[in-house]
Amino acid sequence: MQQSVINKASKFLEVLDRKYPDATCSLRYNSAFELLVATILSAQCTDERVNKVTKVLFERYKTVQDFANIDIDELRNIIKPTGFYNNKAANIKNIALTLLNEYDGRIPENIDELTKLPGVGRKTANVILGNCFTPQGIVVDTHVKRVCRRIGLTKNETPEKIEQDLLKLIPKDKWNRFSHQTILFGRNICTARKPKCEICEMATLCHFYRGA
DNA sequence: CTCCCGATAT
DNA sequence: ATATCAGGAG
Repeated sequence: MQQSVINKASKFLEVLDRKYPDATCSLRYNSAFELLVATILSAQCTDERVNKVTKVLFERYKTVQDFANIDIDELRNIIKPTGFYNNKAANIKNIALTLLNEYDGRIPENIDELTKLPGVGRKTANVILGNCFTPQGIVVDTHVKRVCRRIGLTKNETPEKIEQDLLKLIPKDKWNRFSHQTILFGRNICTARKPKCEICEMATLCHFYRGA
């Protein structure tokens, strides 16, 4: 591994800790199951909008059993503002049924079983693991991908390969923290449309900034 | 690769 | 008008 990439990573960790000393999950939830539902809703949608929807949703439906019995049309209506509502509604109900039938109503605690649930991919599974169980991965969402590629922590394109690169660069005890901080950095500074390079502390080390 | 898909910033 | 938002399945 190149020394320059290692230097960038440690500099980036330094900046993140200074800017976001107490970064946590921005989705609101009171259980692993609620976080699972919220994370599914967050696909291609801002977490702010998800929180508005889940506020209503979690008031009406509390338990896994409640979601297993839910009227699919009502669920569709409640979650409509998050987009992809047909898929998301079906997935959420099917997950609740699967959890009751195969897992005694509990959430599996490993990535292989989590990703077998309908509508749960690697990113969603890592969110659950990182926030609810022993941290076992780094979340590579659209923000983490964009930021790490721009800074030059990875040249890879797929979330899985990017995750592998980051797992080697970031100390294990910081994985979940790094995910939250990098997402905040991507939302506030290194935005997709008009990145605020003028105020970015990574600009001097950034490949993207120097115009590549 | 395409499709799912509403809301917002640019 | 278009890109983008805590993606995943076929």
